[in-house]
Amino acid sequence: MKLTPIMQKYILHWGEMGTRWGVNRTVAQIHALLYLSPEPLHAEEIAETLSVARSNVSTSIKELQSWGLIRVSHRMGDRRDHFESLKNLWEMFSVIMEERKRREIDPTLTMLRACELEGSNDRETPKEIKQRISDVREFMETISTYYDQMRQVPSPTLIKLIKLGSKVTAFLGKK
Amino acid sequence: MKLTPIMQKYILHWGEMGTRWGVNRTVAQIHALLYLSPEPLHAEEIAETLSVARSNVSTSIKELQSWGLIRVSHRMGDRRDHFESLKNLWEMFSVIMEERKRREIDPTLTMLRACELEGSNDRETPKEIKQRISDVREFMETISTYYDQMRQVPSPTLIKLIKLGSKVTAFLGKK
DNA sequence: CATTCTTTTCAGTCAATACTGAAAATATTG
DNA sequence: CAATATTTTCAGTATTGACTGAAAAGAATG
Repeated sequence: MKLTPIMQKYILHWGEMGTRWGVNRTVAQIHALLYLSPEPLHAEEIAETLSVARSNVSTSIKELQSWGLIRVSHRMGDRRDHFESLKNLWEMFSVIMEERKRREIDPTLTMLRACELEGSNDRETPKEIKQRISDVREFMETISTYYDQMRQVPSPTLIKLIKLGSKVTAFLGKK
Repeated sequence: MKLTPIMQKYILHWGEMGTRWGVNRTVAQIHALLYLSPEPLHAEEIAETLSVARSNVSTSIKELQSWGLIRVSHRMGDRRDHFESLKNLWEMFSVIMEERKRREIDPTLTMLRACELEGSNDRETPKEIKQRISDVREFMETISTYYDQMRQVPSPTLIKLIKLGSKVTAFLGKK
């Protein structure tokens, strides 16, 4: 696929940001490319367009699929897998939130619960410190619910609610 | 500072997760240590407790300060800087949200606006693709407002609102 | 079932980033 | 201002993770 300068700029930037968002450059670039592309692309074409190894595309595609951000599709008379990105941005956001929670929050909650459990028959650790750990556990559980809610509530509605909420609390006097 | 097994577990895990959250291991470990510690610690003590180089602590401390997550304090008759972490988790969350926005969202918005601008006198890029870029720009602006709101609304209130919101929309019939 | 097409795997290389230790800079004390 | 304490910088090294190319595995075709 031929990239115009604007498309290049978009894709390269997405790649750079990807590293900050916790995915590697190629994965983010492929995602950007598929998001922009009007038609599904096959791996070979992706590799050529982005000048990366075919094998690298294969791995990155797997990664994007594990996030649920891209889908396979096929064309008549063409055996190759073609890939297309979700195009709905709210859906994309929801998928990413869920996955981030699963990768970033859930394992920590598990660890925190384990710490609390061990804490019950440990005389070494000061109560104060155990309390801090419990605070974090409680906090992360709340955040976790939060993530779920953000995905479930139809999102434009959610935005309105939040804006409304901030007005309400402003009115009631900031606390 | 002597670490009990529970504290070790907590700190080591935090360090591992840090890498997923976009900060390096040492930075995350120091933050965890300071969060747990009942008193402010000086750099030397941090280095010993975590078995890392003194210089590494220096760099990491700077990083944590740039996030606004730790503060310097002093003790009578001790020239060394001591450091303590924010202890209020909502405040910590708010600080992190703001910084993430600044680092992850703002630069992308700048790039997207630049793409739109260039797009206005570019006949090469199909309209459809330009539209996609504009969609992302609009979306990220919304998300950005969203971040701001989340920080401004007193957070326990926010949670209630969101939970309430999801009930309301459920009642009105999911859309 | 041999051939061709396509995808995946993997050992080795490369690049980015974290970390160390020593030296330099800065600050405090008498 | 010399001596000491403390922090920062930085060149070099180590570690981690990304990427490549070649080979293997898997699928479809005639």
